[in-house]
Amino acid sequence: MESQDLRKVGLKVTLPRLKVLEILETTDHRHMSAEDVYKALLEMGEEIGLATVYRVLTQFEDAGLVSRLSIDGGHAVFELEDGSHHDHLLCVRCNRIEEFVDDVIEQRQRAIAVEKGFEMTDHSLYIYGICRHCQSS
Amino acid sequence: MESQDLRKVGLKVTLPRLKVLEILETTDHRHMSAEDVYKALLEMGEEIGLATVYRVLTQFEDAGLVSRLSIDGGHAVFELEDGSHHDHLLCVRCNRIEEFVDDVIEQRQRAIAVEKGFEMTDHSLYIYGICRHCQSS
DNA sequence: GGTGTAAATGAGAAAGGTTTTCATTTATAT
DNA sequence: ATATAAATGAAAACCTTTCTCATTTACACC
Ligand SMILES: [Mn+2]
Ligand SMILES: [Mn+2]
Ligand SMILES: [Zn+2]
Ligand SMILES: [Zn+2]
Repeated sequence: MESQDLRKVGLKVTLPRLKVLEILETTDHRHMSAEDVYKALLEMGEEIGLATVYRVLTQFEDAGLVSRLSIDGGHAVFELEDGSHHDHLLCVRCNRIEEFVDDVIEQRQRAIAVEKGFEMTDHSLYIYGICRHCQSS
Repeated sequence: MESQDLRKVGLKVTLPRLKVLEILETTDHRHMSAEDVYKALLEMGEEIGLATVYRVLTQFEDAGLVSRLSIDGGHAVFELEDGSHHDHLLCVRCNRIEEFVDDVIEQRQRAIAVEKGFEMTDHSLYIYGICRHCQSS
């Protein structure tokens, strides 16, 4: 019952919010742009404005339900937050996104912040390349 | 004599190009947005259009004279290319930018790409935090 | 030093993703 | 059922960056 998820984070239960959540939970593209979500809603027969999709995604982000990737010079993509931090590999040919976790990198980042006198609040790491699938074509 | 630098990379020697180069070489803000460069030119008395600044910076980037950072969801910043790769720490309070090099991270990134079957072409890493200066205030 | 031609420039329009505005509709507390 | 604060849709605005196109300029050649 997602209604409770929404109430828990102080958001009223509305159709746009439920539907956006549903899209994110049932898609097989874990990483979606606002436009992707908007189109998926249309295909589902829900006429929800793009501005609302942006608003809802941003609220979900603030609420910690969703996280946002800001990809190099383009549009943002969103994914359901699963509580576990990870970083991303992006295929520059087909835009495929893969995920990884590397504790060595995570630890080095913290060490660098300390060295430089920074109180680290966040980091972003993207590895760009050509995916296996695109190499053979 | 910067004229030679320009000719060397196949660019005609023009006033906008010389002046943009001069700004980048003499500023004490190593990392500047196109707007920053534009304003610096104005203060210098040079009326060079913003579109030209963007064009010139992009050409310099293509020529390898300058590199571009694409910071999280905002405007790009440029810096003179010095031949050595480095990554960045960004202060979320004052926007200060510091640089670092970490061979362990560089190597782990390559290893991850291999593991995932990616032919790595590039990567981007930003550590966000509160700088020393901003912590005490 | 002139001349021709391709390249560069400036001004403004356009692009593309995202946010804001504001009138209308809706959720929810009472 | 009612009141009220919040949410929505549609369109306009925003912001950075790129493009268009008329005009100017750099530079190869005579
Ligand atoms: Mn992810
Ligand atoms: Mn730098
Ligand atoms: Zn691919
Ligand atoms: Zn700071």
